[in-house]
Amino acid sequence: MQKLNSVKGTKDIFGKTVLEHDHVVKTFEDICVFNNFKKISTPILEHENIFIKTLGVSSDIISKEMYNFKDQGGDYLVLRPEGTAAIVRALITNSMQEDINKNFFYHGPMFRREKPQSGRLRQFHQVGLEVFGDRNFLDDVRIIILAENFLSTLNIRNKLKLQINTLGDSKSRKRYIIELQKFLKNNYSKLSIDSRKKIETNPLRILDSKDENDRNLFSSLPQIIDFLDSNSRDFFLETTKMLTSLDIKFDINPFLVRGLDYYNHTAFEYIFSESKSQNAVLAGGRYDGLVKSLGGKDLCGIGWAAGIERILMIMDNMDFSQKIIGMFSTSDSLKTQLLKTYNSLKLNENISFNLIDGGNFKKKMSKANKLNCYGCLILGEDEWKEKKIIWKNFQTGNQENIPINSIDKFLEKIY
RNA sequence: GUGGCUGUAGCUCAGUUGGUUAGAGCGCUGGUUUGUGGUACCGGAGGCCGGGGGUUCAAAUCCCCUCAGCCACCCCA
Repeated sequence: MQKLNSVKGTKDIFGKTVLEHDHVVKTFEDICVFNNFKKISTPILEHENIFIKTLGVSSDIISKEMYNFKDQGGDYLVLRPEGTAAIVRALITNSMQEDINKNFFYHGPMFRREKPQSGRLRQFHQVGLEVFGDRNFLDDVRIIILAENFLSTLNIRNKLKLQINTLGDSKSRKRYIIELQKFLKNNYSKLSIDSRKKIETNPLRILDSKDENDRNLFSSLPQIIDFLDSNSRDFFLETTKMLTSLDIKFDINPFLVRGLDYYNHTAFEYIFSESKSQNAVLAGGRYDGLVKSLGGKDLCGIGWAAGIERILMIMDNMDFSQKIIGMFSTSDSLKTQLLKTYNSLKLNENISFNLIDGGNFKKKMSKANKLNCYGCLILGEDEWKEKKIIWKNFQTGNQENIPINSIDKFLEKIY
């Protein structure tokens, strides 16, 4: 047989997985709505420059991972590689910058042309939220509280470690980068080959290198905290102090950096401690200045996003099983009555009904069994004469006749 | 982009130093007297051995190329 694959790095989501996806999204949305965040759904297609302007040309996403194309009208479009820049674009586009409530949440597919592996797909799915306003550490703390709630509700918080760092403002960061580069050049021979290449182009990225040689240098590496101006430092101290007083467990990781250019000040990640690859499950940070850089007001912003597939990798197996009830009649002459009965059933969210047809009695029973039915409603000639229907419980094997007009009541009693 | 591992039935996998019509378990399907599923027993269908090329009298098996999947690096959620 010829293989017919989905596009590399994309997956059909069905069966149990789609229920798990829905569960994660539902959990996320409930928490967001409870906190008066507003849902927004932006197009998967965006103008290419939205991301080029914001993510930074040196980032891998822009330089080699973006699905971009020129459409029939000559527009340069992309499949969005991430959510934040698109939300900012929508904020400006739809004149929401003056709105009193500028808290948004979203979920949907993102696209990056990477080589697929565990926890990494070309089409993956994120849930995320953004807060726009002033630079107020309450917002930083607030969205971390939401993340804590979200992850706890999914029962995975205890498997994750929260790491926090500050990237400072751009001036502080520039001062730091100069010192960092100086240090790295002095230790050039001790660096991995990959890291050597990054000294000029993207020195911050060396900080999250997994290479042992690189890591050996880390203890003597200059740290950004020592290069912050007083505003940036106070902001970070107040944020972490507040988290501590809220009993939120976190570690300060002075080498935590963000892959995208627009981040500054607070950066954080929830890391799956048992894995060293693709271990960032939820990550976010502050991006003051991003709105302005896309032509909007000088609004500050902060947000996070979580990868649904990565959440599912560490989530415990969940039981989504629903009680299925099979329905069939013993003979074709009763089909009208069967369908009428079927049509009159009251919607019950705990039950799904499955009409069964084809073959003799035995065959229908067998089908019901293969469908994993909890039980069967069977319309039989003899019983129909008494306005009754057979209920057969597959768990116990027992059966009884119940009046047609009390099926709904009867089924309610089962649960 | 670089590297490692793996491709045999719907699924999980056997297949010897190259040697008959390529096997098993599970699943699917038919039956074991016509209004009773599961268990048991008996039968059946289903394979371009990922694809292409080569070596050989002979290739699932050896060689080359290619594609796909998984995993790691890189990067990131």
